Amino acid sequence: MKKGLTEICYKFFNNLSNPTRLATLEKLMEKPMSVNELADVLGQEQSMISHNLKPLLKCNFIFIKKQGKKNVYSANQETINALFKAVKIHAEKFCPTGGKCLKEAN
Amino acid sequence: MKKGLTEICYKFFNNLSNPTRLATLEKLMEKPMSVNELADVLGQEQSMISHNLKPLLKCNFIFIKKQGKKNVYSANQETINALFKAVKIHAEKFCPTGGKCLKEAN
DNA sequence: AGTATAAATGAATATTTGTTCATATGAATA
DNA sequence: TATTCATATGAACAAATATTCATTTATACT
Repeated sequence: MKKGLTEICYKFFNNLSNPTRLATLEKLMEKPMSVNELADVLGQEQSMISHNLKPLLKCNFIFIKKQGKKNVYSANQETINALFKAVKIHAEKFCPTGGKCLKEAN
Repeated sequence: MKKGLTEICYKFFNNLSNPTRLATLEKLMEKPMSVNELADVLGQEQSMISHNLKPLLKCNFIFIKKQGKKNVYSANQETINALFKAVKIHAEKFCPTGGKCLKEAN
């Protein structure tokens, strides 16, 4: 791994290391949505969603398409699928039965 | 994606969202090392390395093998390779020329 | 047993990150 | 162009996380 990749990895994982952003991605994997739709469906404030969409957009985890006064966001299916798949495989192989990754307090 | 996976994803990415831990993983991908070797090679304090190895170990991103008074840590090649590969592919496709993921301050 | 080496732990502090609220921008339509 | 809807922004505060330093535990070796 080169210096550049380390740095990319950090920004990458850092970006995904947030419950709101993950929940947002999850929803956008289902279908494209506007900011207010996301806020509604996630039960969060509009400004919070907006703040969190920004970094996702910046790293192209999501895309934006302006439709009238709405901004419709959609997920980068390719990347997000690959990631979730990698996590799932790890969880299955290395965290059997909810394993120590999740059980017991830190 | 189910509730469980969201939670796993969060712990997963959160764990990787740290420069020290990423640098540690990078080194361990090359070869297994003890805590002090890592501290040396990364130019960090022993206690800091130790603190950061803990969460990596907990999620099985690394493994431990006691050898005399040394604790030798090794990387979970399978998981880490899959991850780095996913990041690399994303970077190549979606962050051309260091793209907006890395350029300009946040 | 005593000493040296290796690593882990805990608590204090420093730093980063998230969250909220108020406000600004921008785009459509009357 | 005034109004409304949709979103973005900024700044203040709150919470989570990282880092350091001092200390403890554990293991081997004399």
